[in-house]
Amino acid sequence: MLSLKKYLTEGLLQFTILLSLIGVRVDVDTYLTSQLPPLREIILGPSSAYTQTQFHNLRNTLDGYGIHPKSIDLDNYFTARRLLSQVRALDRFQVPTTEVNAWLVHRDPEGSVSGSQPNSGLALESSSGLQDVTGSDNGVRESETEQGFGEDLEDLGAVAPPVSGDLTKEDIDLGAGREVFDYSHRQKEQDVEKELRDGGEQDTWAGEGAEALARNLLVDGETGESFPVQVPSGEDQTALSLEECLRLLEATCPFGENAEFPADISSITEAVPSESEPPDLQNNLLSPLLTGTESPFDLEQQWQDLMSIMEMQAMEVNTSASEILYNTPSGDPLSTNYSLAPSTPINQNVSLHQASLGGCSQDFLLFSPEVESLPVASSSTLLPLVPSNSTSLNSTFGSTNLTGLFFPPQLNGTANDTAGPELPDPLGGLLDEAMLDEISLMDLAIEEGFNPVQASQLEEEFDSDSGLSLDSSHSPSSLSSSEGSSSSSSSSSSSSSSSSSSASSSFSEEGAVGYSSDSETLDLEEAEGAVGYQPEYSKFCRMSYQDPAQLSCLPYLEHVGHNHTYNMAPSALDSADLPPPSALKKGSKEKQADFLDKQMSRDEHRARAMKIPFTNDKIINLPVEEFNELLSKYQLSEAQLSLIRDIRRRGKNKMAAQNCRKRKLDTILNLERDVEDLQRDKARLLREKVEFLRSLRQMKQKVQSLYQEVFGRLRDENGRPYSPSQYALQYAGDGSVLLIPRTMADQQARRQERKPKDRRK
DNA sequence: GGCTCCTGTCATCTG
DNA sequence: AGCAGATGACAGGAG
Repeated sequence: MLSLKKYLTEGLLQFTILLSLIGVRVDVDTYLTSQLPPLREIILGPSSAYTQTQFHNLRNTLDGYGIHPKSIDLDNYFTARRLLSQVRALDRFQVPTTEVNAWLVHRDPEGSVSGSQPNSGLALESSSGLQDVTGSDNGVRESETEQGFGEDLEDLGAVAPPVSGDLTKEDIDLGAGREVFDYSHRQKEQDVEKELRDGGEQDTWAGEGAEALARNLLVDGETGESFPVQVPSGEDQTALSLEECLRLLEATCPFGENAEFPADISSITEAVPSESEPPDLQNNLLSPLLTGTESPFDLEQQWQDLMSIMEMQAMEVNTSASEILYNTPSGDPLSTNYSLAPSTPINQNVSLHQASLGGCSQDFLLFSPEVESLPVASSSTLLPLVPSNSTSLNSTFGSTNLTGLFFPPQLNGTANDTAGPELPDPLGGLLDEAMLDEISLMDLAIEEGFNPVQASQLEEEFDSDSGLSLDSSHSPSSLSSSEGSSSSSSSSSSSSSSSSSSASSSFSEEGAVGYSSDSETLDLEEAEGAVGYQPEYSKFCRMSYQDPAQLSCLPYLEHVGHNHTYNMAPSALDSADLPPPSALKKGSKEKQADFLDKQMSRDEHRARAMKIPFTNDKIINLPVEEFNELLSKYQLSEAQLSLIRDIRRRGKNKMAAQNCRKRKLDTILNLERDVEDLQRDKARLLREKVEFLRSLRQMKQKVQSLYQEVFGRLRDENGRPYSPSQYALQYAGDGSVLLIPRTMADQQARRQERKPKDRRK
C-alpha cells in the first residue's frame, strides 16, 4: 500500500514536473479531484476525512481555482499546489540551507497572504521533526524543499540575520547551504529557471499564495495564514504524500487553522479567533509570552513572579541552578529536543519573527518590508515574544536580560560544545550575584547591629537604667540592681566565665554586705540625702542587717571582717554597749562590747574618742544645710569639726565607691549579657540566612522550570524547538521577551557584566 | 607567705 | 569657689 502510494505520488510529481518544464500548464487540481475514489484513497489515506482541513483557507484561492470548502479533496489541492510550487520553484535560486527558515510573517497591504504561521509545533513531535531536519541537511533540502527559498526571502523583504557560524555573507543572505554554490548545479537550474519564467509569468499561480506554496506553505483560504509544510527527509522527497502532508500540517500548526499573522497591528487580536483554536493549546503557547490579551494567563503571572524575584537581586551564589537545568530528566521533551541541538545547526535565517506568537502587536512592525530590510542583527534575529503594550510585564521585566539571566556566560558561547544535550542553566550568574548581595546584606546587618525588635529591647533595657550618673545609663545597670543583683549573678554564672560568675556571686554577697551601711539604721531612711542605690538593695540589706545583731546571726557574714557599723548611730552603739544590767553578766557584757568595738569603724572610734555629740550617720547623710545647722547647734572645737568633716567626706566617698563598684560590676554584667544577645542574634541571623538560601533555591528552581516551559514551547517556522545552546530568551528593556541568538545574548551579558564593574570603579 | 578578693580611703576630676 | 558625686589608685583585711 505504501509503495503504491509512493509510486503514485512520485509519478504524479514527476509527470507534473515534466509538463511544467515544457511549459504546459498542469492542472493538477482537477486531476486530483477527478481521481477515482480508490486512487484518492490510496493517496490520501483513509484518514483524510479526519485530518485537519483548511476550509477557511480555500477561499483564498488566488488563482481562481475554486474548490468548494467542503471538498474532501483539499488535501489533493494542497498537495498539487505544493508540488506545482516546487516545480515553479525550479526557476528560483536553489538555496538549500541547513534549516528551513524565514517563513515570513509579512503581509501585503492588499491583504493577500504572504505571512506564514509560526510553527509552534507540539513539543513532543518536534523532536522527531528536528531529527528529520537534521537528516535533511545532507543534501535533501537543496533538491526540493528549499528551492527558491532564498530568493523568495528577498522578494518578501526578508533579510537573513548575521550568522555566527561558518556561513559566508552570501550564505547568510541567501540562507543557502554549501551545495548551492556548486556552479554547474546552479547553472542548470538557472537554465530551467529561464524556461519556466517565460512560460510562467502569466501563471495564475503567481500570487503570493502560490509563492507561499512554493515554499511549502499551505495557505489558509479564509484567514490567509500560511503553513509551512515540513518536508521530511528521506529518499522519496520528491513526492510527499498528502497524508504525510496533512499529518505534518497538523504537527506544525499548533495554533490551529485560524492562526495568522496579519501585518496590521489592529487586527492582531482579531487574527486569532478563539473559536476555532484549541484554546488550551493557544493559551499554553501564548500565555507565557503575551500579556494584555484577553485571557489572563497563569504563566504570565508566573513570569511576573519570576521577574519580581529577579529584580530583587539579593541573593547568593547557588550552584544548583545549572545542575537542575543540565540534569533535566531524560524523559523531558525539552531535554530531548535540546539534545539534538548541538548537532542541529539552525540557520540564522530562522524566521524568528514567525516565532513571534500571535497577539504581538507592535512587534510585528519588525516584519514590515522596511524593517525587514534593516540590518538583521538588530531586527530580524530578534523574537519579540511579548507585546509591547503589555504593561504588566513591562513593569516587572524591566531591562533584565533574560539571556544573561538564565544562561551563564560560559554556557552562552560554548554550550554547543560542552553542554551537549543538556539545557544550560538559565539562571546562572544573576542569582549567584544576587545571593552574594544577600549575604553581604546579612553580614552587614550582623555587623551594623540588631534587628529592630532586638534594638528596641536593648533600648528599653538601657532606658530602664536608674538615674545614676554612670555612663551606663545606656546599660541596664539598675535592672539587675534590685532583683538582678542575685538573678543576674545566677544567670550570668550559667553562661559566662568562671571569673564572671565569681564576680557575680561576690557581688550579690558583697552587695548585701557592702551596702548594709546604707540600710543598717533607720536614721538612714530619715536622711534626705539617701544614696542612689540604697532603695534598691535595701530590700534584702534591711531585712538582714537592720539590726546589727543579726549580722552575727548570718554565718556567711560572720567571718566578714569589714566594718558595717560605720554609720551606726551612737545611740544604737550605746544601747549595744549598755545592755540591760539586770540581764547581762559581766562577761557577756565584755564580749558584747568587744564585738561592737569590732563592728565600729575607725571613724566611729575616732568620733567616740573625740566625743562627737551626734552619730556618724547623721554626719554623713544629712544634707548640707541640715548638717551645717547641726554643727551650729553645738559648740565644737576645730579638731572635732575637722573630724566631722573628714567623717562626712569619707563616709560619702565610701558609699560612692560602693556605688561605683556596683555600677562597674553591673556594667560588666550587662556587657556579658549583650555579648550573649549578640551571639543569639548571630545564630538567629544565620538560621534565617539558611532559610533564605533555601527559599531562594526553590525560587530559582521555579524560575528554571518556567524558563524551560516557555523556551520549550517556542517553535520555529518548522515547528521545531529552538536549541537552547543557540538561542536564549532575553528580557528586553521595553518589557518584551526576545528570543535571540546566543551569541548576541553573550555579548549583551558581557556588556551588562562590565557595567557594574565600571560603576564600582 | 603569697595571692585574690573585698573594702575603705585618698586624690582627682566633673558637673 | 565650694560641694557632691564619680572614679582610679592604693592599702588593709580576710580567706
